[in-house]
Amino acid sequence: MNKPYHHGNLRAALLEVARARLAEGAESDLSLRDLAQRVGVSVNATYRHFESKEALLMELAAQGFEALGHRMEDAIAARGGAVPVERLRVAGEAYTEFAQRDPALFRLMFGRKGRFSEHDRFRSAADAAFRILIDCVAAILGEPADSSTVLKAAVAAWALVHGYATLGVDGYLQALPEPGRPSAQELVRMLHLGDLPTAQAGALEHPALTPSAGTSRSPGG
Amino acid sequence: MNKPYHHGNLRAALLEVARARLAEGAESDLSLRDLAQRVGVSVNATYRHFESKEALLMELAAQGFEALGHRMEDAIAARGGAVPVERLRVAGEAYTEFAQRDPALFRLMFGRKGRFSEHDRFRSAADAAFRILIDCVAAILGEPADSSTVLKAAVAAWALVHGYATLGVDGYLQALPEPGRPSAQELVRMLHLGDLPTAQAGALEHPALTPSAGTSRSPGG
DNA sequence: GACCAGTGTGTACGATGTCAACATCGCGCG
DNA sequence: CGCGCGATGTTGACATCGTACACACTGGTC
Repeated sequence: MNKPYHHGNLRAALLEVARARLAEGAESDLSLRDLAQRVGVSVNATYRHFESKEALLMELAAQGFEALGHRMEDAIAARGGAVPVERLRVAGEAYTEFAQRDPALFRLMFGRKGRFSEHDRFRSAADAAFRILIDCVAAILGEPADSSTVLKAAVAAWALVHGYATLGVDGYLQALPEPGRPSAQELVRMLHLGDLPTAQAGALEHPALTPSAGTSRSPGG
Repeated sequence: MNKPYHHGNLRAALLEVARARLAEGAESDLSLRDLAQRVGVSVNATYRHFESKEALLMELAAQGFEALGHRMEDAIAARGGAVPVERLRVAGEAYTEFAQRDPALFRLMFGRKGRFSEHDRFRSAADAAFRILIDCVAAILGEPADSSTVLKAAVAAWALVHGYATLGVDGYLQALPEPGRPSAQELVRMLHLGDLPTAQAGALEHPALTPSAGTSRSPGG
């Protein structure tokens, strides 16, 4: 049975085989030539469907963010319950599970913002995922909280979960003895979100703290 | 003046120009040919000093971890004070500042554990940096805390700081309005390290954690 | 039946990491 | 002093990669 000259759905097939290769652990050695060969097509056929290799990777990453968002929403719907902080824990767990399940995709999603973020497709998918966490944190803090407070707490929650996922994906937690490795649930439990609002520090606070909010710069700028 | 046939200190020169290129923002497009040319030497001369490009990058990453460790230690010595939790905050601030100052190096350091970790040079440098955080957390929790508790809390602290640094480095915090972006200090302040001890936590625990999982050493050991 | 837009092929180019063979230096041994 | 040898650098070559350009096939429309 000869293959027809036209594949029929090359674009989807390329993305699928690329996802498969990522799941197998390929990543930096993910080449267009390899993808094309696996689909049974010449290299340059890929250029009819993607402007460049970067464009293909960007699509992969965008789909990854959509999947991550859905994964968190499904988890919240299934096991989230009514208690806001519980929803955050469940979302965080879904986040780390996602990273653990497909490390190469996770790295692809987060390692290229600089080059991908020009594309609306990518940015909106990433924003949507982040917004889920913001909503969880906003629900925890309650309505009266001002937006700056919510954002700071949301960034903290995101950073905690993302850092945990990233360290795990990059292999830094594998060496830990099992009882020393916190679950995603325990991790979120250590966050003290209510503590932030300008006010006087919480239980753990020590008196000798510089209360200045503006003395130090934060990264990302 | 013609250049002598032998460079004299090619290895160090290559590392230096590589660091410079990283600082300029190059990263994935960091080629041996380019480095060699900038040093004024042919490509293959590099192979007298590094087994491969990976080996050169690994050395760069290892030196990065050493620098990170020193940066944290210096910060603790200079502004850490006597209060344990304050030392953790200062260390976290140094960590995020390091990432912000040299994003490409930071990404290189953390994105390759899988390939680098076979080399003792890399692993011991990374472990040493992590151990600083462990020590801070251990001091916060006090002497009686068992090692599993300390490790969990240390992982939480590391994850929080690392996630914040990573998100910043990858550009995900740039879009935040200024008042919504927490400082490293505020971030650590939201951690509730004392909460963890073994306590009632069981309710949310995953029932099926494979208890074997490792026999592996802790990164501190 | 001729045209045409969409899709796939073949060839080619520059860049890259790496290998093999050769050249050149500097130091120690006679 | 000469000479040889190991360390260091150079040249040439190769496979692979992303990509550009010209061409071929296909299915549908006038």
